[in-house]
Amino acid sequence: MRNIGEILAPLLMNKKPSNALIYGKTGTGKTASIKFTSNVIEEKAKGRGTNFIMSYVNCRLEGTEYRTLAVIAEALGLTIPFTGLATNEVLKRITEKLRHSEISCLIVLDEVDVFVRSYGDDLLYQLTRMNETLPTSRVAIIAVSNDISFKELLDPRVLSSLSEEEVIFKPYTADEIKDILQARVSLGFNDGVVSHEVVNLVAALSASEHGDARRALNLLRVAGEIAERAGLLKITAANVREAVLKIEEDQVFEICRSLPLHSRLLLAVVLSLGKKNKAPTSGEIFTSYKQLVEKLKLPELTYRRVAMLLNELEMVGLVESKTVNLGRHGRTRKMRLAAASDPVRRALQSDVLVAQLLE
DNA sequence: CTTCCACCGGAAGTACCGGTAA
DNA sequence: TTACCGGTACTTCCGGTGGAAG
Repeated sequence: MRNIGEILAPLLMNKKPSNALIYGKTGTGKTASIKFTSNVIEEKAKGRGTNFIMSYVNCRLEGTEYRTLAVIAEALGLTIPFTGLATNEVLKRITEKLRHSEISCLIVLDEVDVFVRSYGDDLLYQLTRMNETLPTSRVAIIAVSNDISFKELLDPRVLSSLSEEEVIFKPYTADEIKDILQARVSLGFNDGVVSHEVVNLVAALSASEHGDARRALNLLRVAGEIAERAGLLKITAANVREAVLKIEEDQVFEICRSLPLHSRLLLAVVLSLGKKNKAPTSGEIFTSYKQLVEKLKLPELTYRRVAMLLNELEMVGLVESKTVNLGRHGRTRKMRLAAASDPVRRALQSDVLVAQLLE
């Protein structure tokens, strides 16, 4: 946080600060640290009469260039319709606003790597260049990325401008997670409910799995709920292991339920074909899908689109595939369920498909 | 060594939606 | 009213391709 503070400090002296690139996996405290630091700066700025505005954008959640810019514009007090304007128009309005006032502006672009992968670095380039044309206002950009190879996606000009400073957040070690958990245990549980062994177990599981503090806390909470429901006075190691499974199953269930119709149909096909014929090929899946769709009197998607949906299912981890080569008989992917079948079935059952699935 | 299958996946185009600006 | 915007969800077209069969 001190590091980030030092980078941003020039904003308080009405100077242009360096842009920064921040790396770190999810749950390592990037967002919290930036928000905290920026609040401190905002306080100081108030005392000095500097007009400081922080705009935090999660680029992945916003999804598109237009909406990313819209969020920045709104932080500056502009109202931007959610559609209708040209993207460049939004950028123009932002620059106009900054040109006609004196603002120290910090733009935080979270999960920018995901964004750049689908939209390229044009937007980043334009944002980094904005300072040059602004006489009175200053803009600092902090780009936050989950993975380090992100650099390779950037044009050298953008990269050099963006990486004037770099900060890296390492995943938490088991010891660090232990500290974090311990601090929360004393707030959230009665004395003696959570033993050191349980904290150690949760910390060890989390550190080896992901090093994500948020998920570690979640794991402990779920374990606590399980123990409570079982009428226990203390959380046991078994509760923790059960919690691991439960969290996983709940995630699978949620993902399945929120899938669009045709993805769910495909998942149902993979599930039912997988039973008799262990690992159907993409061609077989498509044929069964066609039959299913015909039976349900639904419009049918093309093979191309179906292949894309199957890829998406694989991406979210519900399905896994292996390419196999049959020589003269071509090449194909064999697909099967990668997630626990139980929550998948439960999620699909709340649907029209029940009848078809039972065949 | 060549052939040829059963797909893969990039690219461009279409239709529609809900909107703005002049 | 007209021209145009971006986003989503698809379709159409088509040039690959790994490796066993032949």
